[in-house]
Amino acid sequence: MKKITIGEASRQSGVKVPTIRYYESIGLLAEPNRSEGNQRSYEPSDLRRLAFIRHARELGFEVDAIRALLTLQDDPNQSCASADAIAKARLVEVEQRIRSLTALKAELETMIKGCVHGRVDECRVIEVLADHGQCTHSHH
Amino acid sequence: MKKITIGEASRQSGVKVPTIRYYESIGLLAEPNRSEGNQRSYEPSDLRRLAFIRHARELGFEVDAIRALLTLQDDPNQSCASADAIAKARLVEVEQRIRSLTALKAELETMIKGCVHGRVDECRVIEVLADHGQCTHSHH
DNA sequence: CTTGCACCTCTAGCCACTAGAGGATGTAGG
DNA sequence: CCTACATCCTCTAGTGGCTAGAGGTGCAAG
Repeated sequence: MKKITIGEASRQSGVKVPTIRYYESIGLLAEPNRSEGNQRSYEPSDLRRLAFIRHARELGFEVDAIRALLTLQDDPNQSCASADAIAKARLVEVEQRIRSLTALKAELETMIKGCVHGRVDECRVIEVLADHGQCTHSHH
Repeated sequence: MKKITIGEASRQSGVKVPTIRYYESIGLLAEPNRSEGNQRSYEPSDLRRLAFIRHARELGFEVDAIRALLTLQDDPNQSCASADAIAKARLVEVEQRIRSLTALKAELETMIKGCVHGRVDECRVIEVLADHGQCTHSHH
């Protein structure tokens, strides 16, 4: 029965200590037992949950989506259709984001290519920013 | 001498009214003259500045970067090397973001493809989220 | 002259944390 | 046993870039 402190949990899960406390405060993570001196003491299951949360956050899921996914995970008899829907919605967001960033990249490249390091009043960067009409792509 | 109200400025620039007031409060936009009844009255140059800010925000520049760009714009004799540097830094960010989103997209697609709408305890989505080791791409 | 919209200021809220103050606890060495 | 020091505790406030709402004033049309 080794006790897992919050620092240890942080090291093992890759979630920062204040962030773990934050997740507890918003109810993503259950309140753990406390030591005699009032210090949090975690179980291995908490570490798995933290790893799950961290991974989902890295994949860009919002806290509310993660909350839904965790609820599903807690009841393995449920159909996973909701999990599937959440992931699909996220995929759509990501695809949209990639499209607009790609257009943006082209825009920035045009801007930078046009810049010949002259004075500001003939700077392509400033000029393009000042006038959306000069954009070659219509996206944003 | 037609007076440009904040609502008119908003319509013409595409920046929302409270956002215009916000930009004034953080010093991105100069305090405009006021009418007798204490209402803001803008000049055409303010509209251009607002359009510039809006466009830059759409291109994902942070307010601090925009502040720097605006300072440059205000002094057209300066070299535009700084503007160029700001745009290049932004380009690097955007490229990085596209790379990681693309990897993420692949991850989500794998997750979703594996999901056969069974019960949660055999759900690929939940499973992959619970175990980073199952990720096929190393990025996040 | 009244209706109703647009304007004003101010405060608080959003998300997901992060930073810092000020104090208690736990542990390793002497 | 004492001390030093890391780690822990709670609490409040701050981040960025707005957005929402309360409670009040200005202004133009009918």
